[in-house]
Amino acid sequence: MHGLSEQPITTKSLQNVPLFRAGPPDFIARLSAQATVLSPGKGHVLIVHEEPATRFFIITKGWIKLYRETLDGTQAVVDILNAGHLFGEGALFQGDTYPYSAEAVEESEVISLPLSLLKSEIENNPALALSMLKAMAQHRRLMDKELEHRSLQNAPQRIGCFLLRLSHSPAAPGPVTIHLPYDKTLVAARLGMQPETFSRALAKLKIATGIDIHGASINIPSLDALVNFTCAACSSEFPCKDMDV
Amino acid sequence: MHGLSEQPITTKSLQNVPLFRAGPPDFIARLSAQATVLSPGKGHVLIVHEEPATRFFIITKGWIKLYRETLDGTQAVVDILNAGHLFGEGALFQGDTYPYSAEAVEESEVISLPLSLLKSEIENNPALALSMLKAMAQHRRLMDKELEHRSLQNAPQRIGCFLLRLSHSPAAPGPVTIHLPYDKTLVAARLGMQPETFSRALAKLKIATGIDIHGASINIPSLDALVNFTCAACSSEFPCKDMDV
DNA sequence: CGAGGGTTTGAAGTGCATCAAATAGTGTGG
DNA sequence: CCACACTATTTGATGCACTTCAAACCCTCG
Repeated sequence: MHGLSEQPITTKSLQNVPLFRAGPPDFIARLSAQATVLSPGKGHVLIVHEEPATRFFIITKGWIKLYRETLDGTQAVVDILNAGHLFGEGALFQGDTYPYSAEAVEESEVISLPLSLLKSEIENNPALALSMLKAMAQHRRLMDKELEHRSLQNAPQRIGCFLLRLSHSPAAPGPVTIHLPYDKTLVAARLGMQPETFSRALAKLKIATGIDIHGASINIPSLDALVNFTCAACSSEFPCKDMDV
Repeated sequence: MHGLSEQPITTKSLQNVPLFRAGPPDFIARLSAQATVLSPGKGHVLIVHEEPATRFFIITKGWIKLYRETLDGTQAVVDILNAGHLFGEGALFQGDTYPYSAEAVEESEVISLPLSLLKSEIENNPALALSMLKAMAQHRRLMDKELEHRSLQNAPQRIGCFLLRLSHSPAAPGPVTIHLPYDKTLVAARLGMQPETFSRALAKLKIATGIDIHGASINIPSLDALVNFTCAACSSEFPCKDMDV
């Protein structure tokens, strides 16, 4: 790790993390005291899969890619997170090593904190433990769905589902315009497909559902059409309960 | 639900669940008081995906398949569990509905308990909450690996990995003989492939690694050969740390 | 012995990956 | 403001892995 600038801490960022609000009043102050701010540039690796875990991170700016890779360099993208999300906390109660590597996708900013602090706090504060349990339970639901999608949905449908999640749609069936949050190449990786496949699958999706594509911005004239096409191969009905994240 | 016989409760079964041992001394007794024993026959459905969750289960005999399915009946197998494992507890802190359906794969026996009891106990007993956190963290690691495998490993490698998990192998590279725990068709589903694909992929694995197949029993003359072939497309080195379950 | 499910095998089809190359976009220094 | 370099994206051609449909085989169990 190299060339990371340190900056004054924003306690405010910590207050925005729901998990921490479950802690005692002085918890955030104690976190702040041990916090370090990092500003990783594009491609900068923050943690490495299977290395001993000592710190976890909170994203305050930019996008962070979580991934695992084999000896020959092939990688599986676990998730891509932005401001407000935690990562590297997965070693807390199991294994003591990171379950994935993490690198900045673009100029980003993250707060680094010692895992030991969070761990002892959770051990001593039941409310925090419950909050953590809740967070993990939610994460688990998302993983369940992800696994299902990988085996039941085809490429165009996975993209459709991704768009639907971005649309934050209410019940309103009307037209919506959304922006891809990062490179199409990355979206492809996030969805477990090659960039070329993504490109072609998006074209298919366009034909099938009438969406309009202008670079990174996509207009959905009919949510219904998109839902029909996409959610046909999913075990849940559309306004998916646990769509967030 | 129909035709389930009730039987005297074995408190002993509950004592064998690590999670419960973290509770207070009288916890198991209180669980027993509310427990019901079910003996689902093959194909009997115990819980249904997205229905309100009121009870969770502990398996004491047989095999239970967890799965999700789309409207057209296609199903994605989440996991297949045997004695000692819990299921249906996933709704505890999120959603209040089951995250999957569950059915007995063969004549089985499960203990059913109210979720509310477990929930209130966890809320009032920090040690139990921590134990639960640990269990969830471990589960999460397994899911991470599963997802990675689905995108990086091909069919023969996924089978190889499954065999390696069954072999409970020490460092010893010597020959091992294992038994498939259930139908090949089910193993296929568990690994996310068709029965036909499984059959052909197993044949390929045999050629590539020299394993011997006699029905459900498989002899592995050289673990090394199997590991070489299988773990080439995995992010972890072989004696995988978190191989259990 | 016969019925029915599990398993294998064969023949085709499909979807995605891969390799290769063209095109569009973006940021740079002149 | 332009030309260049570099990256992202698209498009085309081809191959492979897995699926699908169909049928044979095998095995167990009544």
